[in-house]
Amino acid sequence: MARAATTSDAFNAVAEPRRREILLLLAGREYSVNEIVANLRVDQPSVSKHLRVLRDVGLVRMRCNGRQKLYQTNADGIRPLHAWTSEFERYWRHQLSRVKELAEKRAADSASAANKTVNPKEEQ
Amino acid sequence: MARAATTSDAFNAVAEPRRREILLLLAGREYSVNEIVANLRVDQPSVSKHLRVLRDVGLVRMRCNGRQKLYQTNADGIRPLHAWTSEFERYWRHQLSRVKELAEKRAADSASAANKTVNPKEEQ
DNA sequence: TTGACATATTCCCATATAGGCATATATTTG
DNA sequence: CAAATATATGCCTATATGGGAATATGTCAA
Repeated sequence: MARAATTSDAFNAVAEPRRREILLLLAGREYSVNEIVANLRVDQPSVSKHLRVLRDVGLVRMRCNGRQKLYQTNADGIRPLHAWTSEFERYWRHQLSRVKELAEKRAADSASAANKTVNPKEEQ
Repeated sequence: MARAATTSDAFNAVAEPRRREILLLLAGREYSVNEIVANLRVDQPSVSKHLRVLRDVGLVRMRCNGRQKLYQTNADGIRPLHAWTSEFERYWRHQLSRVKELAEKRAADSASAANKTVNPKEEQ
């Protein structure tokens, strides 16, 4: 099987950096396609294609206004990602302290080892 | 150009649902590869490959213990995703109220239109 | 109608998957 | 050493991508 489609969910859609830029830009207010093009300096077809993906997964809303179409981020579509990442919120405190601990330990080790031998490069 | 590699950053790595499962599982404590296999019911080579991706982007730490290798989520690697999604936090309140507003408006419209004509299927 | 403007789609291509399967590489134990 | 255990990697294929260029579709204005 190949990789899941970018349109399969918000996680996949958001993996593309330009789409993240677009979403940030469109978070505050509506933008026409050409305004997006001007702001992000990407060619118009590219923007349209990214918008298509974002629309398919419900991350942007679209509204017609004469010959232009106005897009805006649907922030609600980001909530699942936020919720998922929040699951780890309580862990990074612990890990940070563990990392600090480890750094201190390493510093101590290398200090005491300095007059004995050189530290081998560590795997991970 | 093709899609960015899954190993290019945390966003791409996390786009794969099974990798998200793995990260959640490994968040609390260390697991050996076979324990992951048993818990997630995925074949071992698949798990190893996912772990490889997660290691490459720094989302898991690995430690050797005899013939097994113990993996644990590095929650700190999730923070960029959390930070990015948080940018939209203040918007989804507004949008929610707007959606509610719209739903109410639609309800009212269809109520008044009920004895006139049928609502056409709406684009988006 | 014709032309100008705004946006979307199509075609082509290099690239990277994820899954299934076989196999290689440790590491421990007898 | 050999056998067993634990994990990683290699190979194959169907599938989807993002960028670039060209072009189609849609809408307004004269």
